[in-house]
Amino acid sequence: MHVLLVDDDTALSEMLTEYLAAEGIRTTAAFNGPDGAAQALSGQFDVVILDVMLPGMDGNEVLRHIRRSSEIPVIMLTAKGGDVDRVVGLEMGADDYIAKPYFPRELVARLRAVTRRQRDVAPAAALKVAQLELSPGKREVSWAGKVFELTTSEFDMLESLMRAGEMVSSKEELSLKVLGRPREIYDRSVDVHVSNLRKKLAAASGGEVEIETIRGVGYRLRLHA
Amino acid sequence: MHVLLVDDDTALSEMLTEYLAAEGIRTTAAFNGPDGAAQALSGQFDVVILDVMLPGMDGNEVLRHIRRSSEIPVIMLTAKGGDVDRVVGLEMGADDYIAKPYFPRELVARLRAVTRRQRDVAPAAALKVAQLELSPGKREVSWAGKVFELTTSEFDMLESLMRAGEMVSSKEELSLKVLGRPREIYDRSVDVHVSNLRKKLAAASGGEVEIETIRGVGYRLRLHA
DNA sequence: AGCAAACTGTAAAGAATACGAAAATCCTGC
DNA sequence: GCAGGATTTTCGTATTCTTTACAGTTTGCT
Repeated sequence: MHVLLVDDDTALSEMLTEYLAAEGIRTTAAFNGPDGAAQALSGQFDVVILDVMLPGMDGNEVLRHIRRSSEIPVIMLTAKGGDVDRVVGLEMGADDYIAKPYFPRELVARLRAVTRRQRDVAPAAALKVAQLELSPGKREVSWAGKVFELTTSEFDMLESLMRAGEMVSSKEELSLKVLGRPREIYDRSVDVHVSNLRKKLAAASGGEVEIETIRGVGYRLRLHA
Repeated sequence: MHVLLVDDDTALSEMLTEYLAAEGIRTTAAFNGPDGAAQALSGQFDVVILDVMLPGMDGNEVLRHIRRSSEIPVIMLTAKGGDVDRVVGLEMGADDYIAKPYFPRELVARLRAVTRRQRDVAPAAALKVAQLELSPGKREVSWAGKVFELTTSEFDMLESLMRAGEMVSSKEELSLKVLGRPREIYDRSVDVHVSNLRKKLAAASGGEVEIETIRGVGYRLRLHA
């Protein structure tokens, strides 16, 4: 097992690396967000341990970046015991979180749990709903084989909705996953992106896919005009 | 097995040589970067152990140099427990790293692991996309058989993009692989190299290959003007 | 039914950000 | 110390994101 540790605390990283080595776990460290994100996507790691507090790029940002093109398991390290951070992280696709300070053996247990879970999961592939195809790696969407353009946010939003399948995605969830921040009151960004995405989807699919509004709750992707 | 050890610490080198000899492993030492790089490319070694901290030429530099024309397995020795060096090194093509101080038997285990792994790997071949051909070994690019010139960075960048195929390469990724360092905020180097590479590609291929920008994400190679 | 409050859709304006290109500066090897 | 390449800076532009505003809907309540 090869673990990527993204944390700016070098002393702690060293300690942890040693501990994990004793457990037969190989660890590589990254000390800032961008670096960590890039490494996480390199394909050489089995799991990522990610500190929420990072200099430069916030941990949730990093997670968002990773999730754009990878399903690699991520465990979040959160400093404050009962913070929103953990919720944010889990919503955005972290597989687990652990609050600092923690027992290393606890972390090892979770590492094992998360990677065991992972083995039963199919590799990240292109998403397909009816004739709508979305490839996270290629960053390309197409209807009936015909590629069409979306902005970054629209792409991420469509990906989120497609992954959700028939489940309704709340606006809060979408804000976290797509925009990487909790939704504030009177925040209409999600609505606007949905509105714009709808136009493009309608144009591309001739109305065969649409985004359904569940009033007071959120949105969901639907077939048939 | 014949190992090349590139490390300026002569005392340590001697010790290690003895230990490895006891394990039936033959060792040759080089005490500086340029010498080490040259030796590594001589073709008589099965694996290279490379210290990141070297007088004169930095270990990552040496690695980069080696990787330009060889796939020989390289294990990096990193002094500082949790340095970015190791990250950069792995991204640039090191096969493993080990932190000093280390147990010789640990090193032996990794040597064996790395060389075992190596046997299953196919030799690096020339890359070809449409009429665009790139030979990592020869360090030569051509369009429709006609060779054209690129700077080191441009060559490495094109190679990275070609290997990525249809997948989008993020700027972070490209910075690590091409420039050998993590990308910093407001760092426009990757953009600039892409810009220059575009000009040369357009001139050589008459606009048939181009580098597509995926806004907010990165770049990808594309065919057809 | 009538009404108020809450929610949604979307256009348009404003703010923020990313990109490309050009030029200046820094390096490095010869 | 020269020359070419690499990196940094700067700046203008285009795109994208957010906010604001307002009209239309739905819901809940009396």
